[in-house]
Amino acid sequence: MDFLPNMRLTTQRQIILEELGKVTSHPTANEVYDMVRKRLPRIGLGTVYRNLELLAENGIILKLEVGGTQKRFDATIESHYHIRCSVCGRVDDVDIEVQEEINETAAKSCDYKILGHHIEFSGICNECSAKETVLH
Amino acid sequence: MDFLPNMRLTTQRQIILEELGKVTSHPTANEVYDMVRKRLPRIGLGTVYRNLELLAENGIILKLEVGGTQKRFDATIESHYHIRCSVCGRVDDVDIEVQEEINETAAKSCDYKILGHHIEFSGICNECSAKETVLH
DNA sequence: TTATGTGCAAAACATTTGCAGGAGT
DNA sequence: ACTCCTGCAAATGTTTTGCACATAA
Repeated sequence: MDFLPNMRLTTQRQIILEELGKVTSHPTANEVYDMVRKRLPRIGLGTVYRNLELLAENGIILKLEVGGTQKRFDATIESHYHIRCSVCGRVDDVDIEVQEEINETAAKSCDYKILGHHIEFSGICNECSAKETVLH
Repeated sequence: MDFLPNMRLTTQRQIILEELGKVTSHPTANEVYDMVRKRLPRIGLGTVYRNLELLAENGIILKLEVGGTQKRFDATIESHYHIRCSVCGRVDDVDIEVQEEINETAAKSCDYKILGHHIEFSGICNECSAKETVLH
């Protein structure tokens, strides 16, 4: 665990990182808070937000700006795509090849200096499909 | 302007739609509120939110779930991609060909019933690039 | 020792909602 | 008339922040 300068290795920071690493879901700040609180009952929600933000800024974790009302966090920083269930809001990875070339295509079509891209698929997850089938 | 059943053509709804159609930016609910308020000073912010939501549900406008803290709205409903400036947050269209085929590619890699996808590029817009150049 | 981090609570935002009165059809 | 819609204000949900104390380096 090599942290960057100006980032101390505190118990809170360490446990947030450990808990985030344990799950393959893409938890919201509040879900991380719930996970961490089982081990550190007195941790504050503000501390969780501050640390997730700081870890994301330093490229140690990924902050997902996907649809829905809450941001989500991911211990995997390698570039990959996501899918969000339109019914329950859960987010999963989509392991298809990253389309590096579309950055250049986009560069020709707009006046921005392109930094990157993200693809967000939308769909209905297995559980929600099953529930719908039962109901109708 | 053909509205769907159960949607009355109110002055508020009409003007929201007109103002949204005038701009090529992708305004937030609050920006729409400011635009509309010049013509309807007594309109409530809640009415703007309710109407944008309703118009989006009926496929008359597009609700953009892009990064950042606020949702944005777009009078153009044809499928297209967006780019967001990492510095100022503005959102512009990216007119490249829509990649229909990646939906099938994604379908093979995950257990969802795929409904669609959206690509969000990130970059630095012209104005912000210019400002950075001046500053350094 | 000292800058950085923490817990707590309040503040700041964005968005939604309840309700009584108003307006479209 | 009979719904649906509006303005207003209050409520909700998420994230940020101020501050006094604690702690890693």
